[in-house]
Amino acid sequence: MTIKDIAKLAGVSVATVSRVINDDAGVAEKLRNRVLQVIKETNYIPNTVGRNLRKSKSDMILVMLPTLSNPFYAKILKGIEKRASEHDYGILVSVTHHESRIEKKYLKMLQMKQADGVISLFSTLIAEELNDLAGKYPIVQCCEYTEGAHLPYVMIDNKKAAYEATKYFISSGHKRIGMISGSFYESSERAREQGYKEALMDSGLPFDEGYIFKSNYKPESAMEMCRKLLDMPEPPTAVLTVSDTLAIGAIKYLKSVGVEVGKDMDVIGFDNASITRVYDPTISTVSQPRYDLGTVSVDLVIEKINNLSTVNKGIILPHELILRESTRGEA
Amino acid sequence: MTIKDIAKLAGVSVATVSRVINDDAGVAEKLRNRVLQVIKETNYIPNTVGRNLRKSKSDMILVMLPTLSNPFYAKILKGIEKRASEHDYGILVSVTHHESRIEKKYLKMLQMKQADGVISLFSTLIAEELNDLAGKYPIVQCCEYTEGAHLPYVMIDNKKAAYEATKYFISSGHKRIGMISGSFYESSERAREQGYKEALMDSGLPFDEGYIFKSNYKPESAMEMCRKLLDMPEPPTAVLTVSDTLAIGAIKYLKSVGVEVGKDMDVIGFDNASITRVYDPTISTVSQPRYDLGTVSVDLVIEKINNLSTVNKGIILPHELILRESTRGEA
DNA sequence: TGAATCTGTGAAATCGATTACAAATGTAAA
DNA sequence: TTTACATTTGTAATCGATTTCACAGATTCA
Repeated sequence: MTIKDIAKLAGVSVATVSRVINDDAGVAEKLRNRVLQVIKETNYIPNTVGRNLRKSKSDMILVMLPTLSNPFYAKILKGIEKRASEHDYGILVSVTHHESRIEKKYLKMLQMKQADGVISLFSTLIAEELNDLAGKYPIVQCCEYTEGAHLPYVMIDNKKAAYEATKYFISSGHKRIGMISGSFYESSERAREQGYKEALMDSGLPFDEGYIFKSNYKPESAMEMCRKLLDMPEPPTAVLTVSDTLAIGAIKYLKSVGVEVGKDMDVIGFDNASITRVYDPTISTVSQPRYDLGTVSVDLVIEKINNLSTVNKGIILPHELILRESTRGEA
Repeated sequence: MTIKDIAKLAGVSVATVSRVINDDAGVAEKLRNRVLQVIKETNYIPNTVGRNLRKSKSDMILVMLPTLSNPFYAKILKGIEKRASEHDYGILVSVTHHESRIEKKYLKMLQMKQADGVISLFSTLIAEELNDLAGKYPIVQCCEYTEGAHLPYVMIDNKKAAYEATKYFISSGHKRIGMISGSFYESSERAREQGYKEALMDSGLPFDEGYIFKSNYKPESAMEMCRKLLDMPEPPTAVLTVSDTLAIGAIKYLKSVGVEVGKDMDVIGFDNASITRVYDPTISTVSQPRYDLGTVSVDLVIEKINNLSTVNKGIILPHELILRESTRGEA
């Protein structure tokens, strides 16, 4: 069933059918109704591929996730979908597994006009590659930012968030604070390490690089790093981790060696994963406004779709430090 | 940069360029090289939309997930991607949020030839709708099966898995066993409830519908259900849950009222989520062969893509009961 | 009434590829 | 040197839509 068939059945030209489909003004009421009638009877749906080819547009936004194992992205996606559908855009999801080869493959969809824009939750590309692409296509970054890339982005102030978390540790009496970071999500990890560092220094506490351990994002790895922290000559009494999964690993280890979390040792994670509310102890964490991160990303990418040369906005959304059992509270 | 430009630059016809691109035999070595040279110099990539329109094929498989909040699907997707790329198929992911309106929207991609086949991790459609679609397009189900639908599927034997878990409880001395199920994933939930029931009956223990509680999949809801179980006149001494998240909720509640899990009360979950290895206590669970579920799904859908009228295979993969601290062990 | 303007419609070009078919060339056999 | 046949190549149709442009008929204005 193609537009030709409809035209034939309705006794009009394909142009008229197309006009009816696209709500073009200037089709006589009588003909319009006849066509609509035929469309209804035949359950005709215009072919997307044909349309996209002709229009060089797909009304689709591609969302690029680094992984599917992190439920963190679920709510962001909901925000994205909501706002996108308000603007009559559809969503497709692709998963890069942190591989630039895969990321590049999906980005070709832009060139092919299979997607009008991209929301990237994490990019493996270098700034130069991103800048090249962003000059030609609408790409925005969400949650992570690539240093030196000039694209719109939306995220929280990671440095400030880590600063506040660290300050909180300090205000409740901690003098030695460790950090479990990573080396996957460059931009946020660096910013959080920086916030941690500045909080220590602003409080007149010594900053020692050796108190930062890099893990992969597996809890087992955090357990290992936590062991190393405890094995130091002067072990810390509090640990900031760049993700809740890492916080869980750290806590797991601490419990296994009889250290009471929230008393002997405090832990703060990142992202407010749902498990933080049910782990034992419940876990203090920095919450990101996930839904809003999603909706704002869409606003940004649509702005770029409509006019590629608009200035690249960088938007910072507010975070929140949520305190639970894994921190002891003010001293 | 289109095929026409390449043809012009190489001084040949578009047909020849197309032949070179598609590795057709019967292009003289000299011309072929000339064309390849131009293609390399210009970084030309054939336009997917044009090609898809002409070929009525996309070499894409659509993976439909019910949600992004369950990391369970991550490894399945990896299996899917691996096997698909071996067969030169690409993958697109869509998220239905358990809404049939959204699911139907994405299924239109089949009609539009934007995807050659679908792997559905969970369908909200009724058997009749699925049968209609499956008559026209390659659709396979993975992990969940819709009763009455005649499509290929791959999953574990959910009934048997629950049967074995329940039998394990019984063999370690439990006489009253509760279950926390749900009402989202009809087919697996029903099968697991049935397995639970049969295990009780085969062991001469009374089966009481009242020992099965339906939760949504939030841990908080499992806490509530667990409270109800404990409040029963004759509370169970073991609980089987249809997901690890629910197991966590149950355990959380048990700990909060001072019941020692793995001693006073045993718990088994489903899916072997990574958190089960780090929760306190670690959680016994039924593991599904996620990677293989993915690869086999692809095999099935490609078989259907190549020949829609092949018989609909149903494939059962082996599961495994993994015992950890949340179960006390043999009596 | 005739010219000017508006409306509504359809024919045909177009998007970027593939492919059926025809035509041109080359090669081998008679 | 033909003829027959295989090998290469190109022309044009095609996939399913949108859109430009021309034209016919209706309407307005002088």
